[in-house]
Amino acid sequence: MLLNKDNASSEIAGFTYKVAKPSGAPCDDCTLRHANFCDALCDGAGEWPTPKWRRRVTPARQNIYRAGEPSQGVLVVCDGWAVRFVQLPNGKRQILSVVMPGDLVSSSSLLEGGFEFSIQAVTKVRYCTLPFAEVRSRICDSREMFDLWLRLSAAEHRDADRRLVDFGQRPALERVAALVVYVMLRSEDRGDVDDDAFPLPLSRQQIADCTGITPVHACRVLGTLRKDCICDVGHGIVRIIDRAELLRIGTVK
Amino acid sequence: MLLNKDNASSEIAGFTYKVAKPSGAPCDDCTLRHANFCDALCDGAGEWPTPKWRRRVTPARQNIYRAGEPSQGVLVVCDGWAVRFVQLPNGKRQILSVVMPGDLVSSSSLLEGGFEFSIQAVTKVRYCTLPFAEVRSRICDSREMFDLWLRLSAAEHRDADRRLVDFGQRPALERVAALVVYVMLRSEDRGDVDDDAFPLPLSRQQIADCTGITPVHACRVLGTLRKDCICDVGHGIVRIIDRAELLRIGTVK
DNA sequence: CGGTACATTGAGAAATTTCAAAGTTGGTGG
DNA sequence: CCACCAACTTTGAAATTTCTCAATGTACCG
Repeated sequence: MLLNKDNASSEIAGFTYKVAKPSGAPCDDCTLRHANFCDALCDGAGEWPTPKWRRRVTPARQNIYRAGEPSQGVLVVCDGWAVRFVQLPNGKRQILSVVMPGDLVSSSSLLEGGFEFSIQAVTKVRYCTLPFAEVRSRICDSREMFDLWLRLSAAEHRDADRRLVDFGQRPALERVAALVVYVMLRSEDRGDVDDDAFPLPLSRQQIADCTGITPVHACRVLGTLRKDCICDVGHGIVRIIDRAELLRIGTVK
Repeated sequence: MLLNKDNASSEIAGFTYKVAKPSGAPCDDCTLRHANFCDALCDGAGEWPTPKWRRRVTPARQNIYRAGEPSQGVLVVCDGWAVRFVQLPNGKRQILSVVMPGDLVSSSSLLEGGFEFSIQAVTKVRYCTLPFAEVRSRICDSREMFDLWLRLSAAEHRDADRRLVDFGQRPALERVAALVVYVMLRSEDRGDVDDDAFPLPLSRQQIADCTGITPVHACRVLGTLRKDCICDVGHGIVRIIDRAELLRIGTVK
C-alpha cells in the first residue's frame, strides 16, 4: 500500500494537510506526491512545479551531489534510497541521514552555495531539483507553507539531537537497533511493512558508517540481534522477530 | 573588548547586517544587542521588544527549562553560559550545544509546545523570552529576517552535522580539542580572548557530557593536551599554548 | 562457472570505561 | 586568618567495548 486515496490527508512532522487532486502538473505521475514536500508546495500555490523544475535519475552507488560543488537546487527524492554523508580525507565517512522515498534531502538546504555534505544514491534514485529562490518564495509567501517548513525543520533538528544522544551515550548495539527502529517506523508509516519484513538496502559498511562503528563490529552486532531472536537484517531486508524487544533496545530509555 | 562601535557591522552565520543605534527600546542597555538575533528582529521591524517580552535571570547550575514542559518562548541568552542537554533515565546526559552570550538557544524552537531537551545555566544567566507567534510573524513578514533566519538555521544544522561526524568518526582527544576550538573561535569573534586565554566555565563532567566521554577520560585527555603543550584547560579558563597544533587536532582533517 | 564484492568469524591490540582512592580548590563560619 | 567541608580534579589498575588485521565463507552478475 503505497498511495493514499485522493482527498485523504497525510502527515508531515505532525502537520496534517490535504492531499491535492492531480491537475495535469508534471508531478502528477509521481507516486509519492502525497507524502512529500513537493506536494505541500503545490497545495500552497498552484501549478508548481514550474518549467525550472528538473527531474533526474542516478544509478545505485553513484554520487548525486559532491560536497563543495554549487548545488543545483532543493532535492526531493521521489523513489529509491540515498544517504547524506561526509567523506573524511583519512578514508572514513559518516552518514548523516538516510534519505527515503518522498524525503526532502535536507530542510536546511534552501540557500544557494555548496554544502559540507555529499549525497550518494544507495539504490537507483529518481529525484527532483527545485530552484532555491522559488522554494524560498513559496515558503515565505504562504503562512501555511512557512509553518509546515518550520515543523519539517524542527523535526529534522530533533532527529539530529536524538542521533547525537545515541552517539554520545549509547553503545553500538543500541545505536544499530535505533537505526533499524527508525527505518521500521518510517516504513510502517508508509505502509511498506509486509509480513513483519521491510526493505533496508544498506550494506554492512553503510550501516557502520551510519552508526559510527566499523563494518566488522556492525556485523557482530547484527549477529547478536539475530541470535537473540530480535531481528534479522540482511539481503536488503529486515525481518522483525521480536518487535517489542527491538523497540526497547532501539529507543532511548 | 565586548562591544562594537555603533554603526559597525556584525556577522551572524555569514550574513552581515548593520548595527542599529539605541532608540529607547527596552533592550538598549543589553550589552549584546549587536551580536544577537534580538537585534536583527529590531532592525527589521522597529520597536521590538513588545510588552510581551520578558527578561529573566537564573543562577548557576539551575535549570532554565525542563524537557517536556510548555516553553515560555524563544530564548535568547544576554549574559552567561548555558547548556542545552538531554537527561537520560539511566543518569547519563548528553549536552547538545553550549549556549554562549548573545546566542539564540535553538533556531528550531520557534513553535509552541514542549521540547525533548532541557536547558541549564552553567553560570548565572540573564536571558530574554520572546513570544513565539510574534517572532514567527517578524520572520515571515520580512524577507530580510527570513533570510537571516534561514542562515542561522542552516548554520546550526551544519554545526550539528559536524558534531555527528566528530562523534562517529573521531577519537576522544580530537572531540575534546574540537570543543576547545569551537569556543576559542567564537570567543575570538567576540573579542573575548586576552593574552591567549579565554573563559570556559565548564567542569570536567560537563566537558565529558559535551563530548560523549566519561569525566575521568576527559581529565586524562585534557592532561595530554596540557602535557603536550597545546593548551591548559582548568579553573574556568583556557590558556592556548600552541594554537596551530590545537587547530590541527580539533579541526576535521 | 568464475569472479568480485560482500558477510562472517577469530584473535590480539587499542581506546575507553569503571571502580576506587588520593590530591586540590574554593567557600564558609568561627 | 585559619580550619574545615564539599565538590571537583587527578591518578591507578583492571574490565569492557570496539577496532584492526587477516582469513574464510557466501551471494550475485555476466
